[in-house]
Amino acid sequence: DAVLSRISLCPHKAGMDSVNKNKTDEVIRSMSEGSRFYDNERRKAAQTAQRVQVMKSRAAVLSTGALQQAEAMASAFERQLETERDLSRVIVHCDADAFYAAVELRDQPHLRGKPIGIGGIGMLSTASYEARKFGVRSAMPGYIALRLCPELILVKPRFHAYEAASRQLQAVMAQYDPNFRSVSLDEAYLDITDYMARLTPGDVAQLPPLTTVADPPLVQEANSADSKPGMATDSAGARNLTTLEGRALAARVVHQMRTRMHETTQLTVSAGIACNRMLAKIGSDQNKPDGQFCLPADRAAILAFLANMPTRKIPGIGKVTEQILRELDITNCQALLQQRALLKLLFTPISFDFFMRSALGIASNNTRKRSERKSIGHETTFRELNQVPDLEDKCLHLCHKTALDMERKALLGRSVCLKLKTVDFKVKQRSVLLPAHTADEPVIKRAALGLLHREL
Amino acid sequence: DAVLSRISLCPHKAGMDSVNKNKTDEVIRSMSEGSRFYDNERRKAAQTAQRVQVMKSRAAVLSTGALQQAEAMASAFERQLETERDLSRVIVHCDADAFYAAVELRDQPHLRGKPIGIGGIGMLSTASYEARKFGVRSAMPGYIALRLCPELILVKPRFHAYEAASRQLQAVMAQYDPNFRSVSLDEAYLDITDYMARLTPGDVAQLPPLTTVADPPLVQEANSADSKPGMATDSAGARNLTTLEGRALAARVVHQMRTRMHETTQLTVSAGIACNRMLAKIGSDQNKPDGQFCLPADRAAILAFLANMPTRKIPGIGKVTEQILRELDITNCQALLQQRALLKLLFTPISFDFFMRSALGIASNNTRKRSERKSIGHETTFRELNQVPDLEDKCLHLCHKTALDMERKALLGRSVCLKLKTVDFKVKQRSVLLPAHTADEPVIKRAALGLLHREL
DNA sequence: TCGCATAAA
DNA sequence: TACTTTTATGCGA
DNA sequence: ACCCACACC
DNA sequence: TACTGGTGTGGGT
Ligand SMILES: Nc1ncnc2c1ncn2[C@H]1C[C@H](O)[C@@H](COP(=O)(O)OP(=O)(O)OP(=O)(O)O)O1
Ligand SMILES: Nc1ncnc2c1ncn2[C@H]1C[C@H](O)[C@@H](COP(=O)(O)OP(=O)(O)OP(=O)(O)O)O1
Ligand SMILES: [Mg+2]
Ligand SMILES: [Mg+2]
Repeated sequence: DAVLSRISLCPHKAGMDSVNKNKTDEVIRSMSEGSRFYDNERRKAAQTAQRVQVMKSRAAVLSTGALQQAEAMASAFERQLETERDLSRVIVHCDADAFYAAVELRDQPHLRGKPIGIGGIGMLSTASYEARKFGVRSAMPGYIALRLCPELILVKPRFHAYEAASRQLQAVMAQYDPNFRSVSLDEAYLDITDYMARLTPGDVAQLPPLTTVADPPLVQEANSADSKPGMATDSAGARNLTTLEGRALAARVVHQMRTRMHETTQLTVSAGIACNRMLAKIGSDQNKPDGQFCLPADRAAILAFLANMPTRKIPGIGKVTEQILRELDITNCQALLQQRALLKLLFTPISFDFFMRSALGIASNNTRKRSERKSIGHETTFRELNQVPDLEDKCLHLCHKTALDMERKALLGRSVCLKLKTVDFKVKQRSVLLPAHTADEPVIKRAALGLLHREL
Repeated sequence: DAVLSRISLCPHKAGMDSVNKNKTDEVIRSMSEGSRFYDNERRKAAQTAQRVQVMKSRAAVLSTGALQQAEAMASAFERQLETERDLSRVIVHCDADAFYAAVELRDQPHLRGKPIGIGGIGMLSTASYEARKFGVRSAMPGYIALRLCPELILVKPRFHAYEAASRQLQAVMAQYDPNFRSVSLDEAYLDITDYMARLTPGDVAQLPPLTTVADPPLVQEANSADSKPGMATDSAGARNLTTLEGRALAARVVHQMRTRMHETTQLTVSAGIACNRMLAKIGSDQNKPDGQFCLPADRAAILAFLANMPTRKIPGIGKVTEQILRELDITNCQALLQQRALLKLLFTPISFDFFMRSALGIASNNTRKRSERKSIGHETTFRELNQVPDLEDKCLHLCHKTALDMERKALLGRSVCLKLKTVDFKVKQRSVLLPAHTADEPVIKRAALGLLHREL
């Protein structure tokens, strides 16, 4: 049912083969049921159901005329989007495998071969692939994970080690694109178009051969199209990176980069190669762990790749949106395109735009670092507290940590936001705009305490 | 079903009013299900079902003649038992209320009013009455108790404190019967017949009045039978303790004793007064907590008292026997009597004897201390261990503790018994007879290790 | 005598 | 993850 | 500007 | 008893 789609594990995440989903779901449900957390999940599921209800009734009264008109507009919009399609760049998304867990297995050899989870009894950040066989996942409470996998070993996170490993990975990536965009400790986008253009024939000769690259179907296409493997320059010596040969070369480059990352960190990294960020990101998940995937720079190939792609795989579509779309009988990208008129009428322009681009495989290929951060803060969850002074203490401590970080990073803020979570997992947010930008701890503290007292 | 009767809380234990049994059972079941413990419970339930199966098929083929003959023998046996019925003694069973918990609430005043459980996350020895409202019970794992009662406070046991309290209680009881039989730290049997016979009129005058005694129905009978309350001597000045007046006087004596126990320990003790141990024991549970119950020394009253008494209340009938009897449509003592022929044919002579005596309210009234102990030992449960040396260490340590106890108590033993529990809660037992009685630690250790190695 | 099941606090 | 510890009795092989 | 819901790692 | 912490986006008001 609806709440199940919230609490059960996502069926098309990496490594779901060989996991007994029914059994796992049942364990999760039975351990969650009756808890305040579960009550809250049901509340949220009901809320989603309500949203769906509204949408469906709006859909029910749509006139044929309105739908025809929307269809025309959507069609025109798609043609417009097609003019934006850019197949010229070679975008790579790198994503380390079970990152925190892999670092721990590397640093604590006695744990190798055993299932581990990073975190504590309350919450796991991630789990080793060994543990994932049992259904253990990121964002799963440790006590449920232990029920799924009694042999699971809980390992406390060592963030400094992950940061160090991250820096090592980034050093390798910088060799291929000094302007790579890191999006988290373990993943980054690169544009290797320029790097590939600069490759000399000598460089190319040093690349690993295509036969060792781990994405057979597309590789075979590339090989069959050009019977002379490894030859990827045209008659003028300038490479056309949109051809299958060009992408095959990209695959060799990425394979070399992944090999170097593994050599320097003993960590495995998976990668996706495509002509924009979204497709590259989907690709990096395709052959996890320790695999890569290369999508040709070809509209037909892209549409074929996406046709049966579950909506949930599109970055930006999470459990809720997936559920809403499912209720509209839309579970893959093909359906997204087929229902474009309905989507145009039911969703906001921004969402419609997002759905269409996603389904067509049209997205940004900008991998330059993003400008500045927009917020900074701390939060902590604790046992039920009712005494105002206790809450004040917690609040002040978080203010202190935040102000310290702001000072260290030389940041200023203009708004102070207080987040409150009750024992039944309801979240409240209260904010004030300060008269001026500041990083002054007393100012932030006064603002936060003011917000706190406003809520008694 | 069958496993439910094993894991769910006993519905007629003290303080089951106001407990939501369905909800509680559901929580227990859902938290147990899927665990190795639960698997074992199902195994045992199946075993009981098998026993029942055999019994029922034996019952099915019984000839009318066999039943008639059994009926005759049972009837004769009952008449024989009646000749043994002894109403002359005044037997008291004292049982402290929520003993460990009460000591903790006494010694840690900040815990008063709050639900507490004595033990840890793994197992509780007992729970305060406050906690019992939520379904929390003795022998319940702490983590299930916490699910039933999130406010529950777990308190580590302090056995020395309970022993000290027990000694204080016993000091009071010794005033009434120096030969009282203590059966555990918190309970004991007394025979106050002689004490009552020695009471002077002055002593009687100092006893608390009957109106404050907490067992109204029988007290009222006593009062109504004798309109002059407090007068319990016959014309000759010798008391007939089998009369209602005699028992009313006993109730006053017991009330005084309980008051003294409360004064010296700040603990409340409940008591049952009857003419044998079994009836007194059932009585002590009747008006818990801080209550007492007096059963007249009268065959009709006893049979009336027992008629609808659930079999499970009879000391010696536990979950399994209750279940077996239930399958034979026997749930109370009346049914036990009515089915006497069947019981004679299906059970062993000892069991039949026990059932008949119990249902008739005929039992031993010997409250003298029992002779010697028959065994002494230690056990400990630990996480899964597979290495032989680790198991040897555990075993040797238990031998050490046992030998030490034997020396302290100047005991000798002739048999060494090793108990093994596997991760799936199966229990094995291996024993050897020694050539001679001993308390020698090395001898015991060698014997134990030999048994251990026999099991690899 | 041994091993197991049942019962109790 | 987390279902005790100590003592006793009865039954069947 | 504020508050909430959703998403991702 | 144990369901995170840090950051960003979009929508509704
Ligand atoms: N929900 C979360 N809460 C806190 N930390 C998280 C969460 N999800 C992931 N992390 C941390 C731990 C991960 O190792 C790290 C990278 O996340 P992510 O790439 O999604 O998974 P992963 O690298 O552990 O496995 P994989 O990428 O192989 O699926 O970020
Ligand atoms: N299953 C058990 N395991 C270990 N210790 C126990 C167990 N049951 C009881 N105890 C201990 C703790 C108790 O306080 C003490 C006396 O037991 P008992 O008289 O049956 O319950 P109680 O005194 O706690 O409550 P009450 O008598 O009011 O029902 O023995
Ligand atoms: Mg990763
Ligand atoms: Mg008691």
